[in-house]
Amino acid sequence: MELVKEIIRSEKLGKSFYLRDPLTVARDLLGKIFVKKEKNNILLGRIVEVEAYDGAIDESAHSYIGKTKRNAVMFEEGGLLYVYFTYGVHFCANVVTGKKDEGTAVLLRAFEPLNNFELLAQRRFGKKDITLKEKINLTNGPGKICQAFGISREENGESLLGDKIYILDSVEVPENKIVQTTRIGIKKSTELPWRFYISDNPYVSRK
DNA sequence: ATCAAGATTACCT
DNA sequence: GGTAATCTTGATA
Repeated sequence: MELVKEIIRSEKLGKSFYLRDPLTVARDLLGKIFVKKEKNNILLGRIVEVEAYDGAIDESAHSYIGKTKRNAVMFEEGGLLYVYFTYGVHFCANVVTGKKDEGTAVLLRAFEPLNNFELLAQRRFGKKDITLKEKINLTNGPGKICQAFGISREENGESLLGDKIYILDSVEVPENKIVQTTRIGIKKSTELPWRFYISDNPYVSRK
């Protein structure tokens, strides 16, 4: 696993990365490596699709209604993971951005998985051996990411500057490979072009 | 106490 | 393309 060894040598993104506005953080998160350390495994995923949310002007952001028990983590200073439960079925993970009380975050929508494929497959489909089609289906959506990477309630509020979950720097994605469009699955503020993805990546949920 | 809606997914025609 | 699944939250009474 030369690739994995090389990746692990990269530097962890520091606090200043997350303190910026959500649009900038969203775009810059593309290509970075999401890391989740577990007891016996270290799971790696390249971030290939994200969406920015900003409670100040964005009616679809959870933080738009103000601070509540559910969205409180979104109002913390940038650099935390905000995890919420939705549709009675799925968890979704966000990176909190900006200063305290801004209520801004970036939804992680799709990863390209880089290792531990059998573990991811077990969690998603209950089996180790999967078809090529199922492989693409491992992490090509926000709920799928959380199921495959084992992210749920307990990870809500987790610091990305700690040892358990963090994001590694990586080579910059060239501007001509980045697509910016409107967001998916929302009913309000649908005109805002706050979704970003890597154009040629097969794990992008929808193009 | 009740209720509607939800930053989704899987499965159906 | 349509829709059921499934449950938590926030709003209203």
